[in-house]
Amino acid sequence: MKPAVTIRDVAQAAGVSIQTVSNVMHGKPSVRADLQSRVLDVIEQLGYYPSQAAQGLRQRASHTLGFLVFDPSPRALADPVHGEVIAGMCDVARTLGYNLLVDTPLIRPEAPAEHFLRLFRTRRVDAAVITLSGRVGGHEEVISELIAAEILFVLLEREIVGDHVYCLLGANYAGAYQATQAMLERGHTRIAFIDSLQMWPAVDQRLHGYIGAMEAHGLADAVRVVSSIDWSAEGGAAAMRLLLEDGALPPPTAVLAGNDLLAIGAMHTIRAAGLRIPEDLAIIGFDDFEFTRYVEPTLSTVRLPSYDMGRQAAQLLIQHLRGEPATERCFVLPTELMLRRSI
Amino acid sequence: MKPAVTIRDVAQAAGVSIQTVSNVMHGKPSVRADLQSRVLDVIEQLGYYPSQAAQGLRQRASHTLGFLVFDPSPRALADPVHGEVIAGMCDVARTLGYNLLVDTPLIRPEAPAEHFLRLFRTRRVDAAVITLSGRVGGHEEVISELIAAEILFVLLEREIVGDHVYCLLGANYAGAYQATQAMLERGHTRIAFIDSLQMWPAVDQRLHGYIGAMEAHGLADAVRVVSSIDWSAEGGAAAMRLLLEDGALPPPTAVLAGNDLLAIGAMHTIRAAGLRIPEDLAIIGFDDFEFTRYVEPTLSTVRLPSYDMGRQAAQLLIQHLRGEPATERCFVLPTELMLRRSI
DNA sequence: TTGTATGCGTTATCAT
DNA sequence: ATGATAACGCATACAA
Repeated sequence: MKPAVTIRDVAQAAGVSIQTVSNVMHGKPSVRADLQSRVLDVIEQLGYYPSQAAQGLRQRASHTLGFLVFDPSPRALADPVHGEVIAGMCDVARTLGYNLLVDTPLIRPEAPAEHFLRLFRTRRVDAAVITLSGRVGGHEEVISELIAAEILFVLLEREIVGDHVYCLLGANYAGAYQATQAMLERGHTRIAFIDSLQMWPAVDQRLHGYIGAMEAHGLADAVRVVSSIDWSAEGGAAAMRLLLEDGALPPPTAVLAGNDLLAIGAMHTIRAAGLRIPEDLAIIGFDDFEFTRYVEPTLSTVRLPSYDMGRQAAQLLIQHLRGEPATERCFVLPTELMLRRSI
Repeated sequence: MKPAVTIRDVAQAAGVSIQTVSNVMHGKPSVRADLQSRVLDVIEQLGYYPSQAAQGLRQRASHTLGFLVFDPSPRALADPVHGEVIAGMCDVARTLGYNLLVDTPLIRPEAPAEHFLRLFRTRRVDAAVITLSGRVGGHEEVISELIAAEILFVLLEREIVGDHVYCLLGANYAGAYQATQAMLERGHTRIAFIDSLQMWPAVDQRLHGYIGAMEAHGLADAVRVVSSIDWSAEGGAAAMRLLLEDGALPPPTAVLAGNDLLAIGAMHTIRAAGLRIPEDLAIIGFDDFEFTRYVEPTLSTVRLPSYDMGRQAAQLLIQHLRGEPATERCFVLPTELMLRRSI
């Protein structure tokens, strides 16, 4: 790579002092008009771009936002939800003069937050969006260590309080409530919920949203929950089998699944049992995975506002960095019930 | 955020010079053992992490890799293919001491490479992986400007030669060839290819792989290509309709689609026409989108090694930066034929 | 072996 | 209004 053009080169070529170039770059009004245009010309001609490394060193800010996802699975960043968050963050970060650093820190039991802190310390990341998925230990330790380090961050899908901490949640409760209500309105009363043995806070909210809607319609006794062993389609298929083959209870006429993968597995079981969707058994998923639009019948689902989360998270952080912290610390973003043909 | 611990703080607390701390950090052998351990203790205790901003300023290297995707669609980074590349890059970058910056530069006709260069100039990104998707003008200009700027980068899915340029391609030709051959081996002779009016180099290779396989089996005359208006499922459905309702020719017994979205649309048309998959009409897609595993029947497809591409790209760049440039400049990574039930 | 001085590119604080 | 100088945190060449 060619040696970079420095502010000194510009000053020399324009025959002015370094300071004057700096003033021009920052649009200071105290620059003579003729010098101003001369400097501007040289900048254009030489292709001068100020080094953010040097700027950051000076003003103790890297103008970099981090997106840190802890997920034990190897290709976590390829998860579509994370992709949308990244896209959202990237969009607003760029328009506000920030850049986006992504990483997947490890969590070692001896020093849970070490990798997170390293990014803040060595890379001088100004703030970060953090998402902790999976049901592995150490999450709480990481969070408290980060808070203790007085680091500015947004935590996704997990409630938390702290001085430099925001949290952004999808309306998991409301979304599940709304989905359940849509089923109730269609006359269903035997509505089941499929979740997983590996729960995390967001899913717990979904479960309670379902229960809340059932109770609100006087169907507290009809609440029926079955847990898949994991978050796979196979797990959903097995859970659905349990619901259909339960000797004691009649099968449900509608099912809300903890996520779309569970739902798609359940759909296979339903079809394999010779039942029609949605006539015999209606189903709604969660997350709005891409495939929901392409399966047969298309799967209704509750869409999480991941892209908007990314946008709002970045906005919150940058505004805070600029000295305008939001008054609220915790935001719940609305979900969207995507009604397709499975209900 | 708390004020960062500097090398000076460590030196002071340990009662040694700054230089000694630096030597300890870099594992220089010329440090007295007792000082070494004392410094190490203080570093641990104070939680000292060297600032990469300062290091980079000094040694003219940011230890940062960029992933720059130009894509006119708004949420390009959420594309699963890009997600996999990011995941791959991130994995090897971290193990080699680098970090990953992602961005979606704009291409303005007046200054096509401006946003790309800005990242190299202001952020001092050491090298980047670049992918130019969509069929919008300006790609060639961007590439030649980047080459002229003597920037180190890997271009994905596009052939190119240049001094500081690598390119990584999926084996699009071979993949299509192999998929077509799989159909030929099953006795099909009337095999059609669905592509799109918006072509790009990688898809052109797929088309030629199909044609190559047909010719190799003496079926050059049976080559039949129909173009969708875009890369959507709807476009694929319309293209398939054209194939089925063509008065002059009998419908194909097998179809290779330019990507999975086209394939899924075609599948809808096939089913709507009362034909069975794969008995009446076999189909293979391209890209291995997640939904291919969940549609009915599951869709066979040609999987691109996106994750491996990300890994190898990062490795190539970092090795080059370390003064060990690879002898090859262009690499073709093998695709994988995912045989499922649609064939 | 250890400490001192200088420079990386920039901005802020002073004088002019 | 403009120009010189110091400082940001670190590494390197040098001197001790």
